[in-house]
Amino acid sequence: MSGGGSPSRKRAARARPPRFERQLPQQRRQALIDATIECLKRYGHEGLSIRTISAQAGVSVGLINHHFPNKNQLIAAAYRHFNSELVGGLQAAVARAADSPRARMRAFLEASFCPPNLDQDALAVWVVFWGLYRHSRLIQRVQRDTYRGYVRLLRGMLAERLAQARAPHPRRPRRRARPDLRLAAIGLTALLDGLWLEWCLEPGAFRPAEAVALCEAWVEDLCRR
Amino acid sequence: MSGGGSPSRKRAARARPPRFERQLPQQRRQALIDATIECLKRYGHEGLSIRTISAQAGVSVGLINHHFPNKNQLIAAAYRHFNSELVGGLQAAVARAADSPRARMRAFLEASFCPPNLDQDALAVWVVFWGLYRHSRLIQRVQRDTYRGYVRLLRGMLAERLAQARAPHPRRPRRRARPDLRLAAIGLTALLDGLWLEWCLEPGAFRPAEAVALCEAWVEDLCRR
DNA sequence: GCTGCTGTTGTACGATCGTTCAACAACGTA
DNA sequence: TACGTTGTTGAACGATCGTACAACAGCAGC
Repeated sequence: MSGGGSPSRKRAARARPPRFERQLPQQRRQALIDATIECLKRYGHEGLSIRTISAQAGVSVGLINHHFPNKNQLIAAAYRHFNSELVGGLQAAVARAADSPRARMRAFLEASFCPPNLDQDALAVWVVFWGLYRHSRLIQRVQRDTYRGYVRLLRGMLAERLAQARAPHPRRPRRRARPDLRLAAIGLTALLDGLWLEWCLEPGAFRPAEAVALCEAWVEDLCRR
Repeated sequence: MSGGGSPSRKRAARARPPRFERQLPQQRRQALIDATIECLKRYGHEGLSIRTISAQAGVSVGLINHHFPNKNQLIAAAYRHFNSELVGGLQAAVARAADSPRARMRAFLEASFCPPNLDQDALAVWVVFWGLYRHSRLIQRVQRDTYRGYVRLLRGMLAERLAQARAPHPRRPRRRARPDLRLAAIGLTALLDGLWLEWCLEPGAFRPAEAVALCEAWVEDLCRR
């Protein structure tokens, strides 16, 4: 059976393509994170299994536990990446905009209601993460770490927008106390998130531009008070 | 071993309490639905297992499949019940309120931002259901069936509220087109849902009364336009 | 070409999942 | 009191889950 064919077998063995490709841990970790998010988009919560994710990444089942101590750590890392992608994208959009507070706010809103952020898949991913939030300390920690950047960005824009609205008439006495910036930021965040959610559950109900208009009208009303 | 003790054993058997209590299918179904929601509140998505739910309901594992064809049908029934509880509670709160549109709207908002609706647990339940939405036709059908009642209630109140706001000056020409009722309802719904969500993720960030105030201010601004 | 390290594979394990089903038993009925 | 209906039980099944681990193999360094 194992006769004298060994030279030819060695040649064949030398000619065959490598069965896998070694990668740096950092690259492989990122690929696994990307696969996790892709599985969430495709299959929802049921996509969060080691076998589904590893198949999506094109690796074997054992590799995940080589790069991550357990599944929850991978999910938390994916959540961290997903959060930072959102915040980073919004920050970049604001940085590209003109220097007026109104233009910056508009750029922020339009980026919020455009792909990839407004993607139905992406919002489904958020919902799954939120569903994990209450029972996973890892997710809670990621939320705490990354949410600050988002709040700071939104709140900063809102502050300069409100300041500009009162600037043209510095002598005119204010008829009311200045709007509570904290509450204003909370309200705008809620309006944004709520419109996200609504559009995800029923994408035909309204167009993205209408969502932007609603948010801008809200800010306008806030300035007018 | 199995000697002559059978009379006493029969007496003991007659004295023992019944091992279970038969119930009407309708009652048992409701108990299983309640147990499902309770498990969702306690354990999140992981609480959605046959064994967890049956233990919560105090029945055996096999009973669920006697009253429901499969797990998804039970979950869909729980979602339907959860939806109708919310809509019914809000409708009742509105019905109890004074007859002025403003009072009715206020009652609606206060009921929305009070227990049991604003409960952290309840909002966590919603998030899990939303996570199932995209990949379950049953959940989608329930959403479609029950959401209409909610939209109709909110939209009706908004309509009468806007009509009242313009009523005191019937002769005064409108300076702008009447606000788009469809968009107004979308915006108010988004603000409501977003504040729900925000309060759930960070209950210390603001008080429920502030959420009511934000929504009322939004409606006020809408009337003033 | 050989060696060493380490990224990678894939089987195996125990736990848990949803579902089935034969047997049991509570309780209305005659 | 005996019977029949049917709500209820709980063991069992196959599938799939997350994880562990020994063996393999790609690739850099000598």
